[in-house]
Amino acid sequence: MPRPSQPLLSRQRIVDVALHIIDSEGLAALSTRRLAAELHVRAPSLYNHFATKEEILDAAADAVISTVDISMFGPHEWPDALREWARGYRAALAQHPHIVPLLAGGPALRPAALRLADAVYGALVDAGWPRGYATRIGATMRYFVFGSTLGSFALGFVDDPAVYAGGQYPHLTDAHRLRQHREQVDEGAFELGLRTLVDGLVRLFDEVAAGALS
Amino acid sequence: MPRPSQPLLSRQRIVDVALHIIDSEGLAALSTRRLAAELHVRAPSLYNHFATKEEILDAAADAVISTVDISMFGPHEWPDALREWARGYRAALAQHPHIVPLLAGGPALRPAALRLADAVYGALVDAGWPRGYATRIGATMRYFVFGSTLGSFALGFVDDPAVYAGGQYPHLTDAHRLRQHREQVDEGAFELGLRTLVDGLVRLFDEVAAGALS
DNA sequence: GTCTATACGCGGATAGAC
DNA sequence: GTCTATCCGCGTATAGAC
Repeated sequence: MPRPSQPLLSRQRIVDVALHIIDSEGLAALSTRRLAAELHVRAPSLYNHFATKEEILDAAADAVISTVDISMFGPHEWPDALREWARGYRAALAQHPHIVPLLAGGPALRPAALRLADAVYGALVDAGWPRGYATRIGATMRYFVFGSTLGSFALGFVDDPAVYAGGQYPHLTDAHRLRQHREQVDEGAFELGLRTLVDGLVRLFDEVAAGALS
Repeated sequence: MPRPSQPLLSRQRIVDVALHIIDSEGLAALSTRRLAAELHVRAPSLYNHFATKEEILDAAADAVISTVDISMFGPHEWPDALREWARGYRAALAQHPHIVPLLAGGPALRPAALRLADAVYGALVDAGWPRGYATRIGATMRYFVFGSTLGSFALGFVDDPAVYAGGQYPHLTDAHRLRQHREQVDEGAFELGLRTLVDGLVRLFDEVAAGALS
């Protein structure tokens, strides 16, 4: 085959297709050969654009983070902004659940992740939170969002009544029905926790502002 | 080598050594050959005790869950029990952070995970929570504990001031110091979130009991 | 400077001897 | 119940075509 006048590959295309494979078949399904095949190319060609497979995964991870809206920080009051941001964050990760364990490593050197961390921390500090609190609040929100997207609670149970019958687990007799109400359960749990958390932070802010805990 | 009168391997020993490898070198370091070598055995011997490597990982995952104390449900009031359980849950997972992504799949058919789910859900229902709330509260707590152990917030940033200087991330100028305060940051964030969550649930319980939201 | 062809070492897993 | 031998697919590296 002659050298194509237009490159067949680009970092963008490689990342897009890699994310597609990960989303539809999981992290384990992404091999360089499989990725190359999807791009109608041989595996070694990928190494002209990325030094390692890990670099490809890193770029895919940051591409997901870059879709998280952070524009509500500034315009909105911090409790509203925090809620809105958390919902969007969760929605973005929920579209790519298989890549969440990779994102768990933190921002490290990835630009979009650093922009996100900067926006959240900055908004809290600008709103009057002491720096130590702003850090811990950012971490807490991150814990909650990541936990809620790492795996579905409802899908953690199997759809077979027999498994939970037999009296071994006396309170789980209806657990096999969780899968059928997946969205209600998972989103409901996230909303319950999110409202509880942010409401509690609003109360804590008043205490801190009053000097009781600063 | 003659067939030994005493088996060289057992499910217990295999699981113990597998966990040790995962804890010290990560999930990726666990190969059947590596595991077998540590047990002074060849890789195929493992298949006399487990059908697949996945089964070994499953057993290791449940072994971790089996160390989580659930004895506080019953004796204690539900808010105290919930806090105490969450702290122990987090501590248990924090000892084996590399296996958390595997546990994220939920209880499925693993006995210890099902006992845990049964205990938490049962305690909440017995305390008077409507079933729908009990489910969502269990899920919310799980989200939070898993998120807090999936990855350290503090270790998500690098220890190099130059990375966060340059004005690109104006609020992260001290982010390189997070690593040095890892425990304060991570545990502080967990405690902040845990107290906020459970305090909020106590308030919600009163509303629900009053019939406002049932 | 982008892609192809090819090779290496290691991964999980199986078959069959003892 | 453990061994040896073996299979296939993986990520990676290099040489060379164009």
